[in-house]
Amino acid sequence: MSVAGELRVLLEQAVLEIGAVEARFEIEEPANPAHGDLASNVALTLSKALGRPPRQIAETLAAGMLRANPALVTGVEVAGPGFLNFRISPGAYQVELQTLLQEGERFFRPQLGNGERVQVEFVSANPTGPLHIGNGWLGTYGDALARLLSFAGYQVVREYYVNDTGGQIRTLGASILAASKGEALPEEGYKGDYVFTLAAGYSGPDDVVAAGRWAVPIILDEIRESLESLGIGFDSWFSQASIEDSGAVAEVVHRLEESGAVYEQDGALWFEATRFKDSRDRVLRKSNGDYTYLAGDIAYHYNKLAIRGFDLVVDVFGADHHGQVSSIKAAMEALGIDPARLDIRIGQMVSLMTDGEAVKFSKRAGTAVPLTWLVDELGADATRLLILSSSIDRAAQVDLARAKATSMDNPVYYMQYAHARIAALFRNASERGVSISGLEGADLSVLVEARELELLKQVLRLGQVVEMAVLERAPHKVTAWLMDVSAAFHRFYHDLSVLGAEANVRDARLALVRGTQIALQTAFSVLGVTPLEEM
RNA sequence: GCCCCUGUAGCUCAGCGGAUAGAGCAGCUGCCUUCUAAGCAGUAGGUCGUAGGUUCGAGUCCUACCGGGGGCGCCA
Repeated sequence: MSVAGELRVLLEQAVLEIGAVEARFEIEEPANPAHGDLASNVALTLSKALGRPPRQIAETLAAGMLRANPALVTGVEVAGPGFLNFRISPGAYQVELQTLLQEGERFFRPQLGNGERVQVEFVSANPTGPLHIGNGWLGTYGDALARLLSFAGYQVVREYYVNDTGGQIRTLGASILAASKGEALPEEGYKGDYVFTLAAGYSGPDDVVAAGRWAVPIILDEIRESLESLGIGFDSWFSQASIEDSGAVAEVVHRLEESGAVYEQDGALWFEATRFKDSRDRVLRKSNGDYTYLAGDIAYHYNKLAIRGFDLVVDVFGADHHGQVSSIKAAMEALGIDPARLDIRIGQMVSLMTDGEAVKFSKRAGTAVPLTWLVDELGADATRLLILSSSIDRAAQVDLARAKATSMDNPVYYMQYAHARIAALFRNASERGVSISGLEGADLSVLVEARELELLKQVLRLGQVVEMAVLERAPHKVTAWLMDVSAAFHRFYHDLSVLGAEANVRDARLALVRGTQIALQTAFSVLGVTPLEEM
């Protein structure tokens, strides 16, 4: 059990002893070291129920806590409005390090998934042109999220929904045909250079659908390649055409009809989505007999949740697809599927600055900055860490010139440098004939320096950070931890010699460094970043 | 007009309802005969958009307003 977990048990007992039945409280690591190793607000939350001032409750609790477990708690003080600040015995942290060294990466694994089957759908960009930076942004997010879920014990399937049918494919075909005949491209057509490249290779019939369908696999190959260059891979590429051809759309519409949530008007078939908290009703089948995109999307989600039966489906959409959310959720509810099983994450748009001027993404105008450009400039790992340092809720602003110019000063290298220094330490240890096997047996009780304990506590936090990152679907929290732990490591490395220390201290420090290495590698791994052995 | 996201240091961004709001970059000052100075230490820089409210306690929650982004098709 973690140090905070043990403390919680003690506190709960202490609370019972003073006659409070149920207490909800937090145990946290104070930002200010003067406030101890761990702190709790328990007295503040109990104040109202007990009708006593918080500081008085805190005093009573503190007295009990000191006697409870001297091996864990070495000091308690009441501070501020009634906080309990605890001094924790270094031994408690040393024991945890021992466990970490024995268990390895598993030490940090949150038991959340329990083998539940989760599908993460992301990117799913229309196969009508090369990916742009926005796709890479949410693609990296989705990929990291999939890795996190998998690490946390979920059985994860990553899927790309291929929109290989409908109007955009016709538009693509029309653009290719026009280009191949040397005609002006359609007003609403695709206009990038790739259209002309495709046109030069097209020798099929003079038919927009044929030309569009011909181009899809070619473009998909390119998409797959640029995703792979960023370390993003999929288990499944699910074709929209396949679901239409299978009759699944008609079937799911029929199910909605049976549920009574459907009506006809103006020759079209409508889904009464307002009954399920959507802002307006939605057309399922147009008056010309074609199904709408929404009908297909409902069938697709029905396929995921009911046919394939994933326990949980996570969709990663861009903000421009936000409008779909309430409709799909409404449809799932109408079909008797618990909407909580569908977790839709909306990533805000990424805007791009060049020379201080905003560049607008538009695939159709052919002005989009290709994803491959960014990856070529920065490299996959730096690109991923750049993306994974901020929340997707915020519309990120990337200055292309700056991202490139500061690449050598990038925070990325701060984290990588910590890992590289550790690798160098172990290389040097071997060269000097210092054994680095059996570190888990080292006597860790000599780890008492402030720098050592600071680093150790930071390392041990990873499990809780990963858990929060999974629950909040927020991989960037892991990146923030990487910055923190790297800082703690650099300070430790700067102030204390590892290989130059007395043998027993040296071995204990090597054990700490090994623990740090495992933690760093675990974090890099869930982010899909390759740690550097040297720089 | 309605819905979603957002406003924190010069810039890019962190910040589970807690104590003195942080990091990187940019600025200034120190530190390499010592395991990698892509590092460390110090310094400077803030009305957390504005105004109310809830709370023992609000950057964090609620309401209104202001600014920025996105969405409101028988397109996909």
